[in-house]
Amino acid sequence: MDHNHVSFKEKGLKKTKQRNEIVEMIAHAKQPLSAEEIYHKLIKLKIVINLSTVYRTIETLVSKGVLAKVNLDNEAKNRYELVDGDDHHHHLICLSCNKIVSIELCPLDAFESQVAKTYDFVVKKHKLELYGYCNKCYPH
Amino acid sequence: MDHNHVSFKEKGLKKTKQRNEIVEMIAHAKQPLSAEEIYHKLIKLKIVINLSTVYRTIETLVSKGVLAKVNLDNEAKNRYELVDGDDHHHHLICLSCNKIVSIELCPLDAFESQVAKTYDFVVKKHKLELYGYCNKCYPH
DNA sequence: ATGTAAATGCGAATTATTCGCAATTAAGGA
DNA sequence: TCCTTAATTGCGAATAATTCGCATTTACAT
Repeated sequence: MDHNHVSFKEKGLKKTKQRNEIVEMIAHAKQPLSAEEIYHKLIKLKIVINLSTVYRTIETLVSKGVLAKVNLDNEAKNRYELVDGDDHHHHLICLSCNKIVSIELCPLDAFESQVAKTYDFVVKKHKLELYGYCNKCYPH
Repeated sequence: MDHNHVSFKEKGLKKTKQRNEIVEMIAHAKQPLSAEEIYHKLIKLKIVINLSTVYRTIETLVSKGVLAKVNLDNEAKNRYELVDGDDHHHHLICLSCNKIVSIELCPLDAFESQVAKTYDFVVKKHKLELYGYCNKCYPH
């Protein structure tokens, strides 16, 4: 599966080697990646890039809705993943091996309306993470 | 309302002025506070304390289950709030004024069982945040 | 082909947090 | 109460993650 269908032009962005590589890297990852991880994986692939560029590119792509930030409780750095159209998903995080698994299930539609009414608050998005133990790590 | 009922002794911790002040500060705050905020508010109250001590105390109290870390999407620093027994709650975060409101509602009990079964994952805790606009800021 | 704004590289700066170590202090027992 | 000692604190330096300033390079519209 190729992800060059992310149209930089439509977003008002120039198409550059670095942006392409970063998007490809994130698109093919099994888990959300941190800036450092992206940088090191690219360097290992002999792709010339600068860490600042990785950070700046990520920032740009998040602001354009191409990437989403994933900030987990158990580590300081941010991770990033590809946004899939209007879809959204959540994560299971294993407290032992730190594996991150995406889940499509989401029980929050009705809840958002309830909150909107109860708290007079317009909900735009939500973040849900479940922490616990994957089958390889439990019991631990 | 006083919060000296947090028993340091039961947790195997010495009762110190600094710990008391930090817990009191967090207990009386309307919102989760960051380490810097706690530090500056204490300094303003003429309470002698060191920023490292604030960080260390927070860390200790989180590990003892007295405090909970709150890490929001829209800022880099961590915030902390008092844990209320076995209760848990979630947050509404206004994307305009950054106000943080706690909500008691939680729709995730059934969902956790469903996830546990579907993904063979033992859920220990979850984090849910709703981002949007409070009544003062909407529409914006 | 060329001009120009956008993007990149690079190193320094910033922000949030942690660490090492010496000085201080809480708390239990003599 | 005084002593002992381990826990706690203060302080400055170190680290980790991220951002910034500025000079150079590059994509792309004309």
